[in-house]
Amino acid sequence: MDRTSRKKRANLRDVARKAGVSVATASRVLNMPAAVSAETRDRVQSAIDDLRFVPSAAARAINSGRTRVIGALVPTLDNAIFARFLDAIENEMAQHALSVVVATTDNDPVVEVEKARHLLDIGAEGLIVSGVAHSPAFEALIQKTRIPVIATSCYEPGYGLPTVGYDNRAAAQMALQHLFDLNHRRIAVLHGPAFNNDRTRARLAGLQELGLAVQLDLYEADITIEGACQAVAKILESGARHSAFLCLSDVLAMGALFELQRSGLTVPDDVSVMGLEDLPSSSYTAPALTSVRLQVSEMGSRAANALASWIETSEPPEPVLLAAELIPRQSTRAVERV
Amino acid sequence: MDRTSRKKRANLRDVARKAGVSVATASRVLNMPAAVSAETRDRVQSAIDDLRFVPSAAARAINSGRTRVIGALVPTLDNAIFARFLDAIENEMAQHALSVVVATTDNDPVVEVEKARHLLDIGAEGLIVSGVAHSPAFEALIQKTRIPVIATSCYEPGYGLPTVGYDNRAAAQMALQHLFDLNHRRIAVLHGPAFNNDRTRARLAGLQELGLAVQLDLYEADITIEGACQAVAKILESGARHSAFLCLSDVLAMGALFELQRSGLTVPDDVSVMGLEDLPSSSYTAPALTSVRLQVSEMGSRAANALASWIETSEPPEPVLLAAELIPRQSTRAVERV
DNA sequence: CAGGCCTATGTAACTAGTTACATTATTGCA
DNA sequence: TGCAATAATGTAACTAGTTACATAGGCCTG
Repeated sequence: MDRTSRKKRANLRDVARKAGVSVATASRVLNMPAAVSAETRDRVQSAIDDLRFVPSAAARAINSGRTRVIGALVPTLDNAIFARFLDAIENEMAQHALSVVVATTDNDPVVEVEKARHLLDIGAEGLIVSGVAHSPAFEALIQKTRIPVIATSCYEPGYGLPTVGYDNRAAAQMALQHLFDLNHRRIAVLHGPAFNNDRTRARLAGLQELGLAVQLDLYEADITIEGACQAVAKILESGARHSAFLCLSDVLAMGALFELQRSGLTVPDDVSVMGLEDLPSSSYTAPALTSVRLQVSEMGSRAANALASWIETSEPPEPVLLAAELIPRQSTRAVERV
Repeated sequence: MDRTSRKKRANLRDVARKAGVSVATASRVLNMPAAVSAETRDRVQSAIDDLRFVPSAAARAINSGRTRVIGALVPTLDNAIFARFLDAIENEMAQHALSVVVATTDNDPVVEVEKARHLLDIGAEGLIVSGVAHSPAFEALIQKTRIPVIATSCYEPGYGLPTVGYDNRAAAQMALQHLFDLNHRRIAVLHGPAFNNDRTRARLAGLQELGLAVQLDLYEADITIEGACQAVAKILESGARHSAFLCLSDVLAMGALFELQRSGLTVPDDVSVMGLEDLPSSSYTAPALTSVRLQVSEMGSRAANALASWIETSEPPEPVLLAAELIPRQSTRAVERV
């Protein structure tokens, strides 16, 4: 049993020995090749190739004190919005030579702490999380470790962590105002689980705070097309009649669109459907979905940028407010004033 | 400037000094607390708390030789199929106490090698990739480093890497056969970019190999709802008429559904639409989408499992073939035999 | 009361790199 | 020709943990 087969992986000392140089010289070939003579460099390089040497990131990390890894805690990936968000984060972080470890929390604060703890264990230099409602254990963890954390999907300048996101209240109000302006006075509000989700709660609060003379019937559904379909089916079954469905997420709106059409209703002639988020696919549904655009990819890049800069400079970044914009399309229309 | 503020982070030696014990004892408190007396343990624990000590994962990795990190190279996250796939991988890997670093390749083999190299640099113990078509540089990289790599989304027992996936040829054939059985003889085949994508090519090859007496018109589109809408709009504009659209991805089918409906056609009365993949939302579209079910989440867990076992046992796992199943729904119907 | 054994702890050598400093050899210029 | 500057390389001490082995003390038993 020779040494190559006994050891899993060659290290710098093996390389140095094989090349007949010191570890320092071998290290220089990797990090400052100009400081090594061409002849020696070639010899070391051959040894590296022969031994299939790949430097250990752990050993490097131990020296630099940096892992160049950040963690992204998202509720789920099974929703286009978070997938796009993560996609943007990954792309932006690659620019900063940082790797992204994903962890899904399923909107469970207990899972969130566990995964956060794990991310810190593996040396994450910073975290990106959703929302500002977290378990005390989570708050304690980031307090204790002083790790940079960016809270996303909302804008709360007063919050302990820098936020990168939009004003959920205002976005929801923008949507409701649009339906109000179209004379809708009895509206079914389809929203995701409000428990453990401050973004949803903020959107709902925004609707109430607007104080319009409208009847709002709230219905909770899983934020999936399936969830929306089931909820809408139940609403229709119950006999409750609304001139419009305000869905606090585009995924819900898409499901609503499907279910309403399946039940024989025409959108927007019989009922208007309004989304919130504006996914790229929303402009292509039949009919195209009226929505309020939230800049999710932008949010991902900005959050990634903010976190990267916090890590580099040790200065917490300023909160970022992303604009929401009404995108009127064909799924909403005015009804006769009563 | 006292030492606490000078040093970013306390290490085990700081803890040991503060607690008045040796590093070994401090280390034991972390790893085998039973071996330390209650009194000493408390003293060390206090020091840990006071100094906000968090053990360095890098230092641990250097000792164990394990980073417990694996890399997932996916073409994109901006598609429900890969997001679900990654979700399953992340969940399964968490069971094995492994972290998942995501990297998106955008279907670009050059980006793929770069990201793969980066994943190896950061110490990934294994990779999960899509498909079996990779750049020579990528092949060389995994050859050279001998890192465990699982290829997914296809089943190729003869391939150099273990594959976990389905038979793309057969799946496509199953879809085509269904349309053939419904007497469709002129079919528009909507597929994603075939360049650099062996899964798409396998599906297309499968259609040809079936050798049915059907006219197949191939159209390439971006695998997004938008891409499908644009492609279908162009097809309709061109005047070409088909009794069915065979979409080699459910996302494309959904887009086709939207665009056909927007153009005034009724599915399935005027034209049948068939998908391939069967996303959860596909059973909720209006009309519900006929598709061939590929077990994407299952594929994620199986691939994760296979990789984890390869890493644990050093034995490459056997390839896994996942069954594809025809799911007939309302978007397809028979036409009169010509 | 000594020998054996267990418990609790310390010493120091590992893991795989980086890097400050020292040393040696070579070249350049006066 | 001699001295200084520069280039190339080596030595060894770091980074932050783990762990084999050594040791000290206490307790029990013959």
